[in-house]
Amino acid sequence: MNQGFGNGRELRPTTKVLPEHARGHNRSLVMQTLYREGQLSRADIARETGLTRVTISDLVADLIGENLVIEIGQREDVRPGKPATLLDLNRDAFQIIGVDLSEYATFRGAVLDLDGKILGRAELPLAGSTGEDAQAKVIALVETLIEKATRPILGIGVGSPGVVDLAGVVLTAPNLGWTNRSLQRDLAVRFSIPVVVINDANAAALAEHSFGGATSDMMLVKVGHGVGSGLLLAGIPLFGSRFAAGEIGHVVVGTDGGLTCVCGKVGCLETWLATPRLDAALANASTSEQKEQILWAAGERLGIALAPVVGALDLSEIVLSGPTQLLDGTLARATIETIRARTMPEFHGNLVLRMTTLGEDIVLRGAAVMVLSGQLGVS
Amino acid sequence: MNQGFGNGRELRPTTKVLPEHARGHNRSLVMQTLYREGQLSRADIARETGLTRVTISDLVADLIGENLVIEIGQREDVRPGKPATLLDLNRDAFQIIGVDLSEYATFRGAVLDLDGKILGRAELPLAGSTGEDAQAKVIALVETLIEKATRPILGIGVGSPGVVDLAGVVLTAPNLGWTNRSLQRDLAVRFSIPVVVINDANAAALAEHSFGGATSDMMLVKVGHGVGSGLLLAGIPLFGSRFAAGEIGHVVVGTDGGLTCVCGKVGCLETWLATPRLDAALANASTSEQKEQILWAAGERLGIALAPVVGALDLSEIVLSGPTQLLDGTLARATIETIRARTMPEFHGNLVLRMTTLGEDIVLRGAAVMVLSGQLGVS
DNA sequence: GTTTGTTAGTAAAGCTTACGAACAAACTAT
DNA sequence: ATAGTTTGTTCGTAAGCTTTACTAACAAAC
Repeated sequence: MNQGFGNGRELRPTTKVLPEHARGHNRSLVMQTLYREGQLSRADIARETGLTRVTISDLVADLIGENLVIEIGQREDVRPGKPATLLDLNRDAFQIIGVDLSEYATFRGAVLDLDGKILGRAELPLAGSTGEDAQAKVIALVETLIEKATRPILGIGVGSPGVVDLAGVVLTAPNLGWTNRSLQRDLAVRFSIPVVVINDANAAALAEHSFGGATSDMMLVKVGHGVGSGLLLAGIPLFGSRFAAGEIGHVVVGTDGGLTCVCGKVGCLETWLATPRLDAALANASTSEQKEQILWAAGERLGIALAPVVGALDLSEIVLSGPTQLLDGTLARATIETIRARTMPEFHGNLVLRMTTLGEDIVLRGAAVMVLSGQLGVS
Repeated sequence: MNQGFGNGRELRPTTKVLPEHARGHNRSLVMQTLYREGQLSRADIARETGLTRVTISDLVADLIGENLVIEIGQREDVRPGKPATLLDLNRDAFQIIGVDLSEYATFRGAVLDLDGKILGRAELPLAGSTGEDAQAKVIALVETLIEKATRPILGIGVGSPGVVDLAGVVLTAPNLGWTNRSLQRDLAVRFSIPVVVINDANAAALAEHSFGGATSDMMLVKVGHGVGSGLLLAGIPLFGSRFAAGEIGHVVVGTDGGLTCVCGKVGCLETWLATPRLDAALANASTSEQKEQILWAAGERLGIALAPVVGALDLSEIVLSGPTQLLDGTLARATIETIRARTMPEFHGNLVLRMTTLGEDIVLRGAAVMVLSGQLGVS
């Protein structure tokens, strides 16, 4: 008699569920299955999902009617029985626009296909714009991208720095001078296309999960002009009580002082790790030994800050995103060694720490994942 | 076209959903509504849930048939229209057995009603038992409790120390000498009643949420012979990648050394905070000023460990459970002040830190919540 | 070439679930 | 008395999935 959907971990039913919702869920389940496994027959999908062949045929008929799924011929194997008609998502029928607002001086965007592959790019220098001006640049960038698209657009995904609520309102984004800016709604009105706006680090975490092979209990640490993070717990992005989950840049780390931060506190994680600080420190170092020490210290600080988080959340993976020449190497090594030294090996001995495999496109692609999951229930 | 149930935050549909599952969900929704708001008419429930009166009548008929809901007479107000027939959960029809295995020397249990009120108690000294012997004592305790029950038993909930998986297998519980012990299954077989086994700190977090008025993004820190914690994020308990979420006792805290822990590391949270250590330190202190210093230092360490967690998770509340005379006062004050000093006031300025209001029964009652939620979808 | 058995996909019928329309019962207000 | 309001039920309908039974299309064995 266990109730609730999803993974059964949610304790309280919150809203009614009608048969049509169940239908939508099963519909997404079909697309999800096709998205992940590629070419399958109706019978394959039935076996995979547990639904009957009849129901799958019915759902697939709907999806074919909407041009979301196509038949791609018969399976060519030697086997008794009627040959299977292979299906796939109509991966070439729609395109997605992804936008990354998290870089310090540039807005970047891309046109992606349903597999998250980047088909075209555009960027726009921010040139110090803030407030309404900055939003106008987002709109201009999207317009450029829409022109580059060669298929109908499934939706627009935007990864924004700062604190973003579930409705895509940017509550605060200091660098852009935004407060309570309803970017998602504004863009949706402007372009009449579904829009999703999400925090940049959360987008990155989703991208790493969907495209980078990350596990379901993962933290993505994004190092740049500031330091932020995105969390995926049991496969679900964490937003936090005030949508500020992942904001670890201004957590004080260690009990031995440090530099004064722009926020006024002493020894914030950013004072050790943010790229301007790190670059400055490295520029002042004369020997390569000193440079190594600086990188080690930075990684150690990150490890000190993350150890309690790893312990509390039982993470299985930490992924770093940011300048490879700074992060990948001594710094990453110091981080994982510090975490190992400060947590229980029984639980966290096989914690993995690695660089992202998605490079600079991580936020773009995460924004695309949000569109996919929002519009198709697929990711 | 957004898919998925629950809060819409899960991204991937994982299993099929049939109409009967939707029915079960709505059924739980009705019970949930009655559980929280008490006496309501069918029409009230319909308004509350968004389902129609017809559907509610149908669901309620089922629930009355199962003796889970009863009619308790007509509403006595002066109003136009046909008088409403009030309903309520049949709170007196079933009882729950809750068991707390987390105390160092004693297994405690209770018979509870559906509101979580304790109707009777029993306990059994552990007397150093481990392994199979310890499990035999759990069974003996449950037998005693079943005899005390005066109504059919809805289920048995057990809060166990250690690492417990989703199937109620105690993967490791050092104090009890348990590894991979399938306690939930064993008890279910022995008593032929639904059983739920869950980690003690997770149970405590659930209890605090259901009965203690805690918010939905909360950490419960349980201080006793060891130090553990339970996390509720967006109202969902966090289990972690290896079911070890919340295990913060052996996270090293600070960068200035400390005492050596039984685990071999130096400066684990437990070396500052576990009650044996604290009591010993306090016994060695001569002046009350020294004692205050010790308590302050302990609280400060807890704050140092929690600050990154608060930042990463954007928690709104931290609840302490354990010996009031140690925790409530200087220690708690030091903790919250330390967290405040080490995180961003914009986000965490209104973080609340408080003692539990549920006292020593917190685990028992949390175990009961698991039974309620598992059997009725209510909590 | 025929028979046997398997697999894919469809069609029809039936069950469950929720809904809307309509209504009776029971009450208040005028 | 009459009109209006609210509750809860009955009846018929639409949606969604299942079961059952079918056709189509093939391989293997004779």
